[in-house]
Amino acid sequence: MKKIVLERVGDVVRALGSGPRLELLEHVSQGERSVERLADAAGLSVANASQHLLKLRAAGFVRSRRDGKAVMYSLADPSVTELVAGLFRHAERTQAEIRAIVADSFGRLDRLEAVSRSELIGRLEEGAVTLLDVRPEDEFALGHLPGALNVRLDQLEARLAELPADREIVAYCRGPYCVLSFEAVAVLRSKGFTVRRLEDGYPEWLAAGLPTESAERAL
Amino acid sequence: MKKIVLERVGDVVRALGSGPRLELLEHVSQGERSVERLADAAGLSVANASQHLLKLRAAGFVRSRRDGKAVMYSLADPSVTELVAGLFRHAERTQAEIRAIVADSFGRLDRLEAVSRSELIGRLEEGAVTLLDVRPEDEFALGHLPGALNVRLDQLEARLAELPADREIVAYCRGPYCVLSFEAVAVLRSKGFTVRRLEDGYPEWLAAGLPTESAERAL
DNA sequence: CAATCATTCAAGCGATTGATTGAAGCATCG
DNA sequence: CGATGCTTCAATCAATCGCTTGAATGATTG
Repeated sequence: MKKIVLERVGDVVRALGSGPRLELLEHVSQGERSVERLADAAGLSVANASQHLLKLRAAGFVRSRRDGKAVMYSLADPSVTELVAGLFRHAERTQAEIRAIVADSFGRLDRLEAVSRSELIGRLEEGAVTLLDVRPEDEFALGHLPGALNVRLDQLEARLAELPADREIVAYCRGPYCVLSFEAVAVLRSKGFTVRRLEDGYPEWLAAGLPTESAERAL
Repeated sequence: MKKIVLERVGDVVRALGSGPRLELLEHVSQGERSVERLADAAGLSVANASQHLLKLRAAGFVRSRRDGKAVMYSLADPSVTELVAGLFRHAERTQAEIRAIVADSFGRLDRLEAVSRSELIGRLEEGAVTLLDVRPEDEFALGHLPGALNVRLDQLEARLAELPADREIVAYCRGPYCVLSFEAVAVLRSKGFTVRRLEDGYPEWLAAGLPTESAERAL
């Protein structure tokens, strides 16, 4: 009896224990999207992505609904984001290999200088910062932090004029392991801007129950 | 690069996705013990338990140290308990099969009537409750809630005289899925005692950083 | 220093999982 | 109402995982 429960919980946990599925989950947590777009974002074949998404759904991490000919997947519950974030934190803390890669490719300093969510809230209330969302337009449209300016990373150098030179900028993207905001910080600093990263990203903001804006109709 | 990190995190998560390993982890979180005793507690062969424990160690969930000829395993970090508890909550919330088994075998009512940790702390401060630890003596000796009385479930009926008839009793054991305290409540109620369960157990109390007592020397 | 004991390693087997391909559902749109 | 397009199912093969068995390691004990 107890063994059955443990085995079932094991099934649920195992559904998370796969690189492709963790990546799909990261993309799903940006907002509701079709199988095809998720497959594209994660670099998987549509059939393969579909299978992975079905497993995530069976394990209760995402849910789906039919919209015309497309099936739209979205996060089952905001608490999933926190659960997954906890697992990433644990893995980064205990796995030397992950720490090494993270330290290498993301840069130790940028991590330490990141702005926490609570600090950002305080600074936003003071009106002291400009928020910069460096994700693609479609993810921005699905939802973003209130008042954020959206400039895709590859357009950043062309649109520097839109950014304030005399205010601090806080850049964010998909989450703590998303490289977009790291690169945005590097680019902007080299141009003389005052800029820091948000330590996590949009999904964590959403999961914390904080207000968001969206260009499309509410979910 | 990112794929490597995701794959490694997947490895870590997969280390948790196994019934036997979840059971071993539950026993480890009661306190430090040798491979042999853990194998016995989980009903596994020693070699098999050793392999599972090595995987849990590689994934950073437990740690080991040599003590004479025995290797003692203990939880790597109290936060592991919370992480695992979060996964169990998610699984119970989303998996109909688990909900059914839990509702069946543990009893819906007892779950609702369980005492939360914060409520228990309040009642302990009032001096209004007697704590009853129904785990085996060896687990009790490794650590227990302050002032708790230890009476193993199978001795409960023989030692009723040690329990107060006019005060509320709160029984606890290994955690929210441990049957011992459910059965203790059933036995004691049938004898006319006022008794409720703690909603979780000793490991969660420990992970919350609350004070404990132990018969052996501190870890 | 050799014997002993708990644990870990190594190899092998059966069972399960992941990715690929092609075909089948299913809801819309003309 | 049949055609279209997105998604899921089914079948396949390679790869991995879990458990068992038997030997090796490492630290103690006489």
